[in-house]
Amino acid sequence: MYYITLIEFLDDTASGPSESTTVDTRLPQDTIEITFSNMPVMKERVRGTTKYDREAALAAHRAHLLCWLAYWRYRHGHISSPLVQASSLSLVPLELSDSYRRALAESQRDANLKRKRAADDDWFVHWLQHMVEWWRARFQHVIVDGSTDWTDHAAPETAAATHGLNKTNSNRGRMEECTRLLNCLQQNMVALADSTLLFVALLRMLGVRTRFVVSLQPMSFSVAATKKILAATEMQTASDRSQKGQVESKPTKRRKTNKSQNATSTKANQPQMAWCEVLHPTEGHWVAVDLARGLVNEPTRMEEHGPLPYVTAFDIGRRIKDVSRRYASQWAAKTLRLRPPMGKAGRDWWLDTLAIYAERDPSEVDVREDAELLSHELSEKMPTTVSEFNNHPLYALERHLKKFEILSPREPVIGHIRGEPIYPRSCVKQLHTAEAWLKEGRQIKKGEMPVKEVKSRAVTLLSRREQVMAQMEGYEKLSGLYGYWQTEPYAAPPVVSGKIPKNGYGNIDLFQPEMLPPGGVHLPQRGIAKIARKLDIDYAEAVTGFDFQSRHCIPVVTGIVVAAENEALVLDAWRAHEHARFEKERSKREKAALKRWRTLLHGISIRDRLQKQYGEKIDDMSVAMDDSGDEDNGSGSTPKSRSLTGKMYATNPPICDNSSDLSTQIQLALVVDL
DNA sequence: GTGACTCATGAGTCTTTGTGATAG
DNA sequence: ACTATCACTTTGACTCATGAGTCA
Repeated sequence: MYYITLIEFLDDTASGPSESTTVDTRLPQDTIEITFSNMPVMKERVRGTTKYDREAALAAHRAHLLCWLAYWRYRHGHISSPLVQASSLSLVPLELSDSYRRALAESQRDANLKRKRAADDDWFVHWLQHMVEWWRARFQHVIVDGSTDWTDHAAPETAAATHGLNKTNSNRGRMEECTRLLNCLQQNMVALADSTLLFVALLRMLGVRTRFVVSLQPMSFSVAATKKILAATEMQTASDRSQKGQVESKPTKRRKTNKSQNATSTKANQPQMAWCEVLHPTEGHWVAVDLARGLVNEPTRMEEHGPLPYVTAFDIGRRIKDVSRRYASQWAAKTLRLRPPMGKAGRDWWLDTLAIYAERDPSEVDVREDAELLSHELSEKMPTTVSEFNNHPLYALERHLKKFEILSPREPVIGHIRGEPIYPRSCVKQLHTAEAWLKEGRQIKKGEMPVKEVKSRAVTLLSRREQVMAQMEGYEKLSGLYGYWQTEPYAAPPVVSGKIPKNGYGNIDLFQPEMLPPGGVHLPQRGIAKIARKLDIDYAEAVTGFDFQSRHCIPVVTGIVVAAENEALVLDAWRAHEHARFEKERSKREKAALKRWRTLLHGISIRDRLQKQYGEKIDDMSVAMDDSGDEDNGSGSTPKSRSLTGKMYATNPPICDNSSDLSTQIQLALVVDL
């Protein structure tokens, strides 16, 4: 025997000249040593994104989003405390609260005058501006935890600990949080989130419907982004660990991060901005109020610090609403793409999640707001790059059309990008082959020609053969595609005097229930075709789909179609046949059971006779036989039982000591078995 | 820094009606 | 003689989305 040792050498350029190195000096004498020089170093193949990676990133994104939602819902809940509301109201200067009441009364008195006023002259916006000025003069917004100048956007778990979310006694935590908010009112410097929450409480006390609005910024659902965050976190953890090990006692300084790390952290953890929305008491629309910058009614400026994919408004009660569209300048082209794509059924997970917090009985204000958000979405400005047009819900470019799509009609052209015409998305139509339409219960109208031809796929042996033949003859086999407007509901030829219309294969297409011919009835029962054949009734096997096996397309047959007048006859015969079949099977089982019991009884009587005749001698013999048998099969059943009754005992061994008891048990067992 | 483009990869979609041997 | 079942070549070619890299 020879031992072969493979010794790898590093690349010459990397590790200098090749040098043999003995791996194990204790190798046997007859060793063959094979040396590879300049062995190419195989580059590790970059692993692509797997389904698991995507699902994990999506789950993390959703979980993170839900954590933020729960966190802000919890904090928003505290401003409904009467103590917090009363304390915040006590701060308002009398002239501000009075001016609101006066202006409101005046505007309600003179509704016509109100309509004539320009937006700049809006009394409510003016009043809000005064309120914001006063508030900003009263409180100074501070940076919390050195994280941002917007709000304390620490991770939910850290923030939860800070605000008492993890208290075992929730009431105690709530009390502490309320006390903390009350303390904020006594101070001049507060965090922006606290300031906004208190401002919301104050306006509500003045009788103005106000929402607390926050831009939730969860981690990205993109796999690449998630991997970057994980890598950055690992690096940070390792760095923290090494620092901790080296200088345990030194006060920690802010770590200097490199450029890439900074970029990652910024992208992964955008600041969570907080502001409020105030309902205009006479106009009925929502006015955005940003305390941080003193902005009133300037929703477009909220996006200046980056896109806002999840702008969530917390209203009185438990109502929560997604109002992102109000603040997105390019909702479909940019902002919406920061959310995971919708499911196959077109369901939006986030909107479904918020549905439980929606107003059950929408008011006029809610209906108006929905209409306004939709109109804002539809009037979105056109994208400026080619890639933004891809899968855009409003616009389309011809280059992004899919194989089974077409532009119809090719007008109107609503613009150009790099010389390419831009069409409304409504011009993009889905196409199918005639067979695919038939599967949906539609047929091509007479005289319609395919609007597009695509290279057909050769799946079955037959189609593959046809494709090869076509290639040899110098042309390509194409499939014609048709649009919905070229189709009509499938009209099956009717059943005439009991004759079922059949296709070229001798059966009937029944991909949809509507494809049933008039005068026909579908009987999906298994084995019913045989009955119809015996009765000499005309029928056709119903093809409900196709199965693909071993490069063959196999039609899936589900029962038959017969004339309606024959339905009862066929069904009665089928029921009679099924009954007879059941009885036959029962009789067969009964016979088999009786046969096995007969064998058992016969065996027992032989055993009894031998016992009486030879006494203990037979026991010794059987024990000896069983011992040898054990080695053969090694099963756990009782050796004595097996030697007498074989298979029967293995499944149902009767326990008995004398023959009279045994016969009683057998009689009982027979009754049960039958 | 941004967008267009190319390439690699993995997941999902589309395809769309046998035949001969053998056992019962 | 007729009927049911099974194995064959134990789908696979293609589209699309996504991410990485390069270039202008």
